[in-house]
Amino acid sequence: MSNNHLYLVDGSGYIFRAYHRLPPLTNRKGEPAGAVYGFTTMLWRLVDELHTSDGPTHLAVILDASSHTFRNDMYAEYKAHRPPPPEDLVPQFPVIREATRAFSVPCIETVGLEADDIIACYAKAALAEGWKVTIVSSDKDLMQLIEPGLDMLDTMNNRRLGAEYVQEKFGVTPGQLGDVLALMGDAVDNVPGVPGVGPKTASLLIQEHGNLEAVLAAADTIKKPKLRQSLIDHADAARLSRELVRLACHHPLPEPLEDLALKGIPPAPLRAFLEDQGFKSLLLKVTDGHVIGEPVPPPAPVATDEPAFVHKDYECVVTEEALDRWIAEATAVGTIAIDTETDHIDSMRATLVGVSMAIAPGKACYIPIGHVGDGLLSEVPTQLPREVVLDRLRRLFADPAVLKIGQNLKYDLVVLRRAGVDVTPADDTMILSYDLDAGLRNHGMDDLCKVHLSHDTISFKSICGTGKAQITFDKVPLPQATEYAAEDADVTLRLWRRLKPRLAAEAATQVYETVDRPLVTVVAEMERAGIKVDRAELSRLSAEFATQIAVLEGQVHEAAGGPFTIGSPKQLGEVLFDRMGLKGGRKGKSGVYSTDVTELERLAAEGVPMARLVLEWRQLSKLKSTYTDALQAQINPETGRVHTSFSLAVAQTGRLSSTDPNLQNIPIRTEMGRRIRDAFVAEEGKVLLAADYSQIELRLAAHMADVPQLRAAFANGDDIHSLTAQELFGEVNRDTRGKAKTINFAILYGISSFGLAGRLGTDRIEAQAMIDRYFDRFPGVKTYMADTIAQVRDKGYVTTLFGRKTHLPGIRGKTVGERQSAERQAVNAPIQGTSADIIKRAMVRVGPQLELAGLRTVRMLLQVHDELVFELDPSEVDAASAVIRDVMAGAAEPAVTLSVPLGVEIGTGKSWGAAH
DNA sequence: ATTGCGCCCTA
DNA sequence: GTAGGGCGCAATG
Repeated sequence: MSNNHLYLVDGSGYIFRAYHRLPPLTNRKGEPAGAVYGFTTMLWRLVDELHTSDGPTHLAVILDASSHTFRNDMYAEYKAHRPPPPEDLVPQFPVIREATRAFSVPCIETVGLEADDIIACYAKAALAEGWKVTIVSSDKDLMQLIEPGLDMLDTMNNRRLGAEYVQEKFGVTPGQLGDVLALMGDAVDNVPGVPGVGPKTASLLIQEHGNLEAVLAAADTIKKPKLRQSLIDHADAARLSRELVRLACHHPLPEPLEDLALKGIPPAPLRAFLEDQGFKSLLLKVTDGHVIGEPVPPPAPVATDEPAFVHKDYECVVTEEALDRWIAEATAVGTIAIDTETDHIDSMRATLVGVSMAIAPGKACYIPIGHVGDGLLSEVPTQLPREVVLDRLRRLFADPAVLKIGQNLKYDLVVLRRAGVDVTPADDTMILSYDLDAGLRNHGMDDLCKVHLSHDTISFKSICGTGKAQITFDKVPLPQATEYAAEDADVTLRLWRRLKPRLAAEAATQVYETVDRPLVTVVAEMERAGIKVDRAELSRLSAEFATQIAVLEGQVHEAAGGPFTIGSPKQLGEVLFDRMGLKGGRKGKSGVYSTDVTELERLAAEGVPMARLVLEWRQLSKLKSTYTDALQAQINPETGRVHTSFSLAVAQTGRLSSTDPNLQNIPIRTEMGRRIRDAFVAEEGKVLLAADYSQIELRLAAHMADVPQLRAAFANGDDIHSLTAQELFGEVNRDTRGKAKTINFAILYGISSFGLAGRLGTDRIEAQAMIDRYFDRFPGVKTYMADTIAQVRDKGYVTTLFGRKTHLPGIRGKTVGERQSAERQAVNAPIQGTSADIIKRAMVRVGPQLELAGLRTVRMLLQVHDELVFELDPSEVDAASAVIRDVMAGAAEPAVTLSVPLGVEIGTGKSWGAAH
């Protein structure tokens, strides 16, 4: 048995992944070098492991030499539709070879073979000699090669991939993987596979029959008719695919194995390369005298004092002694993570079932208070009385010396507040992640745990089941409940330890501390307050809509010459364009005729009466299903009010969003719609007050782009769209003002001649001319857009006036479309996001200011992006209006002084509609 | 039971 | 052209 260990680096695969994962660095010469830098550090780490116990004794970098290979001779379409590599990656390919040579490491490429095949040839040869082999790649095709003595290394996650990984990911052995890959095909490489068969089905088929030929032989016994036919029809495609994914492993080796031996790295060529690229930090390491590849003391432990997630260290607290012990320890450490378990995902309908608490990584407990038996086998478990636990927690959770950390803490705040428990001071890991990494990922616990802790949390489904069989948490037996709940608190604490220190380092402190962190409590109170809806009125509207819908349905069916499902765009399209023979085109990729408003308006204008009827039907159906029916179902039986849930960490720009129900999209534009808004009413003896920022985003654009004419117009209270019309067209009338308004909005959305043309109904040339004229009259706008796009290209993110970041990884996307979309987002995000920051600051301040003014009846109920809705006693309307107006108008201060005033319009009434 | 699509409501 | 959520339909599992 040899002690040799061959590392084969899949160079091409690596740089593609590095390009998309790493920041867009440029080298000393201003050339793109992100992938080169990533490759260099990766190679450095590998080479540096020479002489370590499992490190490489031999190493080579394998690259693709040419695009035409034996697979093209087999199947001309192979890789035919692969998009060209990104333009700023192409120049980095040759530099990868330079980098490899700088390390004095062999770089192997052979015409007619793909890197994968060369790797396969070397791997087989080395295994035959009794060597160990590591393939540095995470390419699924290469996983076919895994066997005892050979595994793969994913350097991005520093993770070894062996047979268990293949089993986990594909459900089969590495030896069977080629058959699975053949069945599923590969869209990127244009391996056909079998239509209708994806990874799941392919894996199941191979698991059941053992191999591809057995699957094809048994095809006619397969139950699902679609799948059976597809396998029969495409058996040859499957066999061809099998050959395409097979790796060629018997070609002669371009360089003998022994020549791949890894020795110390001569420093001179490496230094020259690093200097040339301007990789200073790496250069320092060389000049410090550290010679790569020489034995080195083991590196400082990467992470941490933290234990793995060992659930047996979690305690289920069922005695007073244990409860007091945990509370004493929690008080002593002063920083704890908490989580509540309930019987409902809606925090306003949820009853507290238990509370978990982590006081150190790995050290957590679960305190059950509301568990019941399953109703059949198990008894109600022994637990501490609810009030005993709540009394003790009430003190701890309000203790100003103990920081409470939660993940999506708003949920817990609402549930606990309803149980009479306040939580302060508090941090929220979801919000921390949002303020640090908006645009990079979602901020749910599962994602954060995976990314930051490389750990998969116990899934709720695995504890409570799914679908019909799902049980509520109060029926989960205590041992499982403890594992799940305590782990959540444990994870939250560990996440906080990683995220919180990044705030200051990444300049996110201001947004977190002054805006989002205090907002959590404010929004929790808004959700708890809810808003009253007039159920009887909604019910009347539902009935009224129902009869009108029925009438319209009859008329539509008559016009169509027979019944069909009007709500089915597919059927409607077929009726209009096939049966009735109207002209119009297929649009969607699914081959369905477009029947949206623009299309139906067009038909109506051309004298098709049915189009108008369908539009009316659509409007009423929408209003009924989405609003009048749905809202009645959302009335909370306990409070008689509707309690939305505001999401604080969903929108990429910093806005809130609203769900269950969404109260940020209640109709207002049409007469019918306004009747729904009128069903939102004040409680008996109170009134609603709606306070809107007037044109806040345009004002912010005028400030941020520094446009003197627009600033002056806002200062004077002039009509902004008329001003724009005057500047662009030299005269103001209905038509020019309308166009100017459209263009003003287009600017906020990151203008494109294509989009503007679509909106204005002109051609692109004319739209572009208007944009040019706009830039000519308002040069600040052009500069703002150019600077913003330059910033996002450079840094990968844009910021609001208050420092909130939106990351836009799409700016380095593969296609021009993706990159242009990111540019528009980059232009819009600072404006939309600054507006979001401002109204959030107002929300945080308004409560205390009202309190200070002695106004005790005012409750904030809703936020709709530029509007706040309050409910209050009529006696306080005047005083409250003044406070609210001042707070909203001054919300940017003192952090930011705007060069335009912020206008606030206030109205009051018995209903939301009347308050506008 | 879940998922993708087309459509439409808001700022 | 920006940012959201939700409905019904139809095709999947």
